[in-house]
Amino acid sequence: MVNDQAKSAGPVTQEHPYPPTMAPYPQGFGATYPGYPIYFAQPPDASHGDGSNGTTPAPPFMIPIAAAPGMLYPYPPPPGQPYPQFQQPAPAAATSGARPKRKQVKMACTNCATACKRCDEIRPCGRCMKYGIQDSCVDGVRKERQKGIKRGPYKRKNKAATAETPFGGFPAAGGGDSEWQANGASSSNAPSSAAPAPVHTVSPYPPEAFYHCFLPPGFAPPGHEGGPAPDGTSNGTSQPSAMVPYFPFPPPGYFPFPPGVYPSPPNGTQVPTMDPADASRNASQLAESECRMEATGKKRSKGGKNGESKSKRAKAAPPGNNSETSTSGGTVGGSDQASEPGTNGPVEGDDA
DNA sequence: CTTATCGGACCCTCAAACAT
DNA sequence: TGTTTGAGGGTCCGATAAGT
Ligand SMILES: [Zn+2]
Ligand SMILES: [Zn+2]
Repeated sequence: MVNDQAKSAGPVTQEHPYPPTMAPYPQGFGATYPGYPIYFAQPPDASHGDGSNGTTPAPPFMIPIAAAPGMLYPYPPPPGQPYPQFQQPAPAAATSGARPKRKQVKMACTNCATACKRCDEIRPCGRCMKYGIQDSCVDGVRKERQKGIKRGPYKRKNKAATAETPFGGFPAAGGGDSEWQANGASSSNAPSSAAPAPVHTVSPYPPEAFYHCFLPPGFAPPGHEGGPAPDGTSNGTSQPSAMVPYFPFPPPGYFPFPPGVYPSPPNGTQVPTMDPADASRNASQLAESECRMEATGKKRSKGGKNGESKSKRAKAAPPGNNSETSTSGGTVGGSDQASEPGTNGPVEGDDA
């Protein structure tokens, strides 16, 4: 119902500096998700025209111009090549306080999953790269849903009611929640019946998960929604995602990634990595940060099996009145040891 | 002030239930 | 057989505790 991040635009400063350490970027610029860096939403020379009023102009790579959340350009496109443009979605969402749905990655890496932090589709994920633990950045094993569970009779909803989107926005853009979805690839059986839902040619927003934008030569951008297969293959189409502007080379003068944070190329080409000392240190830090299963044994299971489903709770319970502490209930669910390599858990940090 | 922890809201997928 | 429902299994936001 309501959004979880809308409830507080708190000054969260962590986890966002994926483009690791550049100059600090102003937060909340035009992004639905405050704090997400925006790079080159538009040509730097276009209109910001700042720096003339005494203050030093912002570095070209962090110009605070409103952009779609997650849209980032480490550097401008090659000369003569226009910036990919995105259609501004219905302002209703922005102004009414309703934000577009949060997009999740299909599978977070084990490190991010245990830390409950945002991951991305790329496999040494941004967070792991940040901590220098690319080695342990692997997908967990998704538990298979058990079959044969009986369900009660359904309450049929009025179909007419579904015709209009909750917040009246995104007309025919793919039905309510499609604004984040790339090419409808996300849902094999999405409620396609709701609307014609033409496939976006260019999604208004890129998935927020995209942090890596500049890809070293030879590093083809991964498919998005289908998600890059674990082996690195894209989701069928070998063409770059329409949502991710892809400029194989940084223009002179731009260096989006500090040393050591390039995504590793697919063919095993060696890439400069973080200083070993830092890496190990970070690794240990990260390891300690694991907060699920291993350390506390909490969370992972929702314990929904006992009639009370967590979804019910989530949707029904108005914020502020959770007299629920459902988690404790979930804890019992000993059935899912998650997919965690477990043992490695927090200790795996081999903190040198 | 920064970073780690973790409760719980939100999201996605997909099988059961239901309609045709 | 196709569509809808709704729960399982998951991600990750954001408040807060702990550390520097
Ligand atoms: Zn990750
Ligand atoms: Zn990772």
